[in-house]
Amino acid sequence: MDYKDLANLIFPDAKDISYYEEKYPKRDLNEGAIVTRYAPSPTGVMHIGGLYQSLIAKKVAKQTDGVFFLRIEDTDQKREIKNGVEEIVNSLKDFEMTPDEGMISETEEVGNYGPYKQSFRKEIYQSYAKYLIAEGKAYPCFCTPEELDEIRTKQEAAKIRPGYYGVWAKCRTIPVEESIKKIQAGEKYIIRFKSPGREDRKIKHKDVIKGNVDFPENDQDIVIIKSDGLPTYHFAHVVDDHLMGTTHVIRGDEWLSSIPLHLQLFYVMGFKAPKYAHIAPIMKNDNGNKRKLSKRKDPEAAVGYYAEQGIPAKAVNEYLLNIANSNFENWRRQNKEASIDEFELQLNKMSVSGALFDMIKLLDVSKIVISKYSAEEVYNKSIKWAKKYDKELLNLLEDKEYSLKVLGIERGNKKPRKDIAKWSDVKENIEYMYDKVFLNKPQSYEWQVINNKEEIEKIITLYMQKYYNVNDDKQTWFNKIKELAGEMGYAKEVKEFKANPDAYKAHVGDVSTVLRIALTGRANTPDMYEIMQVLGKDSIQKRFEKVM
RNA sequence: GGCCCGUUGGUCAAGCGGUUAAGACGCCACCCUCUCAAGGUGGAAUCAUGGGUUCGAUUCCCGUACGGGCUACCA
Repeated sequence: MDYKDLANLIFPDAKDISYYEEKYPKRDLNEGAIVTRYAPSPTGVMHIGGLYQSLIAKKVAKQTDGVFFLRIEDTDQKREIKNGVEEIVNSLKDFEMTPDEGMISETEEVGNYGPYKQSFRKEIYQSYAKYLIAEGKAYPCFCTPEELDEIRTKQEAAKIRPGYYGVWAKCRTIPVEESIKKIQAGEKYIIRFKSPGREDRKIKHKDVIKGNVDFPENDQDIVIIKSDGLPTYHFAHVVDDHLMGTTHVIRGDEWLSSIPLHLQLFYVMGFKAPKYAHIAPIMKNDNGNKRKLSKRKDPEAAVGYYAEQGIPAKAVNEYLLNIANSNFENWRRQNKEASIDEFELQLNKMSVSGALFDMIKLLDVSKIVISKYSAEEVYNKSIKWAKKYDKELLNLLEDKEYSLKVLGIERGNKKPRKDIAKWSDVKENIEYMYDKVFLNKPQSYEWQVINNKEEIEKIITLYMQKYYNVNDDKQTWFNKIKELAGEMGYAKEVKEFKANPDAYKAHVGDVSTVLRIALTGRANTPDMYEIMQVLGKDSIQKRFEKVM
């Protein structure tokens, strides 16, 4: 009786690993092409950190004509949620991070290296586990959870390193014959890796992001196949990334300390280890303490939050890229119209420690992104957002032709307006331009420098009778306001007024502010000439009448 | 507790033995033939801390403090 008999007893039907090695050949890619993956567990809503990882992984792959795939790590069925895969797939799609291979819906997938859902790869893992057992590099462990607890308690009491290793690894030394008997007698067991490591030896490793790191060798006989027959993360990672040809494992830095284990696993299995890039998490300032963005406590941790707020996916991507490589900002300034695909992301330029999430900065990025959209794009995206989140806005935008004019104010020129940071800002920004809203609501005009009722009426009346003409161009229009100001005893130039304030009642700016407030109910608006062009004579008249 | 990793303005950060220690967001001021949003100019604000090494440390080494991660039949 030897290891082979044991392996056959445990996994009688498992195929030889050569079957899979042939089924999943080396990828035919150019030299230097990078293969990356995003490998989440379907345990909840998609997290901004996951988006961040995907963005980086996809970018790095695309830059080298490589492959980016999505693998679902559903080996912990207790934590799984319904439609977990759908959530991930849709979120990636929303942010234009659709993978080249992998799951494309709850049940469908594309690509030649699947299945891309780990629960469907059970027999693959078992084949490799069988291979390890046959080689004497893995073994069945009959310890119960209670026994394991007991071991841990003893270790803690003795203040020694906890875990299943050395003399504590009781089942490691059970003779094959005895293991076979126990199994035949129906004893429950799981499969453990027989670690060849020694804790008193160090390994050196170079992480693409973190740089050189030293660790003690792994000496833990970790579980590779659980009692439900599914693999643990560590084993699945090694088998899958080997078979799927991953060249660069890009993942959260909570995995950094698993490096000794993973490298050892690759080595013992005879696989070439991938390069690793451990990404620092996105943090949040919580009363002076830095902590990871948390799905439970922080709404902005869920990617759905950005959709709700109406922050364009493109803006989120650019912000994330900013965190990833700070030189992105400079690049963006020099390449204002370029697609982010043209930016070359460098993993080794990524920060080693986690950045605090900065909503203010995100919104700044977002308003620049939105300022580059055409009126048509703003209209379409606003409508799409409004359909889901704001019926009032949807109603406002009903008249497309008019709305395009409104949204087109100071847009499309060299210095486009930057006052919309998210679609939820749109309503507040344009509401007053619609007669159905403006004329039907009582307005609380907050007059500024000129606030005498008779004076205001005089300005408006005189302007309408003597000066206003729809056909004026901008220069003529403004010259007339100056004349109006002059006629009524106001300075025609602001500078003039500042130089000699006692000679005038106020200045042309104050006069135009009266008109602005009368027309819009606001002291601050975009260019008044453009506003009046969009409103048209009829609306202007009605608005002035409303004031009177 | 043990093992790792980290610490440059309020935030993101460049820097890689000698610098006036970039830039961006935010903030403040001023400018910009009508107010805002912008744009322009300028400003306040940073190398956690103590020891070394060195002619010279933000940069290299050690300690301390603080922060983060791991320490599961979870990923």
